[in-house]
Amino acid sequence: MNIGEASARSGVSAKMIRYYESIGLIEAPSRTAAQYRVYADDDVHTLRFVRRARDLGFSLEETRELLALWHDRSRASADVKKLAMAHIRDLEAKAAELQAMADTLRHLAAHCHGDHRPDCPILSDFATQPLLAEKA
Amino acid sequence: MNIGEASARSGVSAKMIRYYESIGLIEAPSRTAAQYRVYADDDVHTLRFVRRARDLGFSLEETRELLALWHDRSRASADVKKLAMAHIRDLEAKAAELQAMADTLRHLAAHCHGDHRPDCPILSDFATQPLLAEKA
DNA sequence: CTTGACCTTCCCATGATGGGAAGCCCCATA
DNA sequence: TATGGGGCTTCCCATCATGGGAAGGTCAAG
Repeated sequence: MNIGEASARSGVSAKMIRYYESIGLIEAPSRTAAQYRVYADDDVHTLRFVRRARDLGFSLEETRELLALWHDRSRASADVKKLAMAHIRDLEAKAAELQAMADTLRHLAAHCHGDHRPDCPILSDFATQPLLAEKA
Repeated sequence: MNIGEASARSGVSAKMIRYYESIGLIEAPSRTAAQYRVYADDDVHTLRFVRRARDLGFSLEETRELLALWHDRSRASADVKKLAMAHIRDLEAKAAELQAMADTLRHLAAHCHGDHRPDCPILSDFATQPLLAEKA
């Protein structure tokens, strides 16, 4: 099948399929005489794997590791779980960070009348708050 | 004061201060004969405002709007609150999305033995799950 | 006067993705 | 058989916010 069909079947855009190939995330498929890429069902399988990993927030480099683990039948499930757990911690840390920002803003907004008057503690806070701790 | 001191006092890197100037987020300061940028206390005040907005997850374009609101003494606090509330919704939606990813992974990981054996439902799921709904 | 810290501009890189141009290929229909 | 339209190819550019680093000018202390 051509790249268009592989894209439709895997949910990965043709643009991204070519990109993943260019960075060596997936293997280069064979080509027709006219240089058209030709994919097999197995390739769609792999693309879906990548798509799923991306949907779950893994970076392309992490996805690369997952693919390697997937192809390595001798690796222990502990290796996979370790990577997954580390990623879960990352995701939850980021979620908590966003929620903390929202909480801070919500707190400020609670003290803003939100009427026709110009006074608003949200902006005054922005202008005067001491710096937050530097990000690591 | 020079850009280095303005940077130290505001918590915004010199690199970013120049960038913010280049995109018109902040005004171009006056210069010495040697083309060194010269900042006043008020500029540091503005930079801190920007820093705080960024820390709270506002994009540079949103920060631009906030700066305009800050400088506009005739605007109603409702305008500010409206922007803030919209941003809070964005932040909470993103936080929830990340948490949902983490939950999904945690669920998968719970069924992975995590021992020396190779079987791991995490990766098998990746390879076989139907596509998630397309993102908006 | 030298040295070192600071400033200037300019270009490049990141991560993941999309947009679009120019040009070739393939198939169906008139 | 010719033509048209859609799909394929490569290549370059844009996004968002930030940092790295080179090459060169400047300033202040010793």
